[in-house]
Amino acid sequence: MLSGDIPPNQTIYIKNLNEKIKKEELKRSLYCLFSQYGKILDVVALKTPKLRGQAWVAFLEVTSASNAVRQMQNFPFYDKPMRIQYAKTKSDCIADADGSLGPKEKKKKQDDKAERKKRGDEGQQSATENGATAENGGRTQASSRQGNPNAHEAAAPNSILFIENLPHETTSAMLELLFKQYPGFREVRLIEAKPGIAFVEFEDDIHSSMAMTALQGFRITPQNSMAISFAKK
DNA sequence: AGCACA
Repeated sequence: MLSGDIPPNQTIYIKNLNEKIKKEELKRSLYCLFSQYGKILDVVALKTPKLRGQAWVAFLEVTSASNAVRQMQNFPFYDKPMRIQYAKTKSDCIADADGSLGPKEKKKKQDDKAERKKRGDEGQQSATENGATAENGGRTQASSRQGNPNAHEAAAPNSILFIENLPHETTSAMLELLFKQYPGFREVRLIEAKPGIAFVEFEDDIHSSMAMTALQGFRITPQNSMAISFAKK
């Protein structure tokens, strides 16, 4: 609702991106940044005059997109606040993943004037696509499982990460070794009174997000896989 | 500001 009048979509549309960032880096960073909200099927970014500064991130789940739209709204990314909405149409990768249209119909986009006469007067094919999307029922299936055993709401981004399920023998040197390989690393803080948890601080939320994604579930021992979330503010 | 699938 607040995101314009665009109905929920499993793909988000991001604008006001820093246009100086190279396409490949931009896509990788977006992938890292947004995969905390769920599985990503595709990231699309083009540098054409019409499309620079914008990107699409297609999620497997609509709820991932919803969390991303809310939580990452105005997130400072390469020094510019991201403006996020739901995409207006379904991504190709989603259309042929859930088979809502044949994998062949995507070739022609511009030059489908020939197709026009075949369709006759019907200019409503996007309404059909929206109908298929709308049968997900808006946002009714809130917290099922999306590969993440933590069923709680996505926490707001924070430069400080909260690490759980560490073996009690963990030292800060061990954790530092693990986390300092990611850019923006600042420091590790163990809680002496509470073995098994730690805080790891990064330069900002972008870098902490990327480290979180990279090390999420990392098996520090065979029986301890790290659970990483943003620290509460 | 700008909604594509290089």
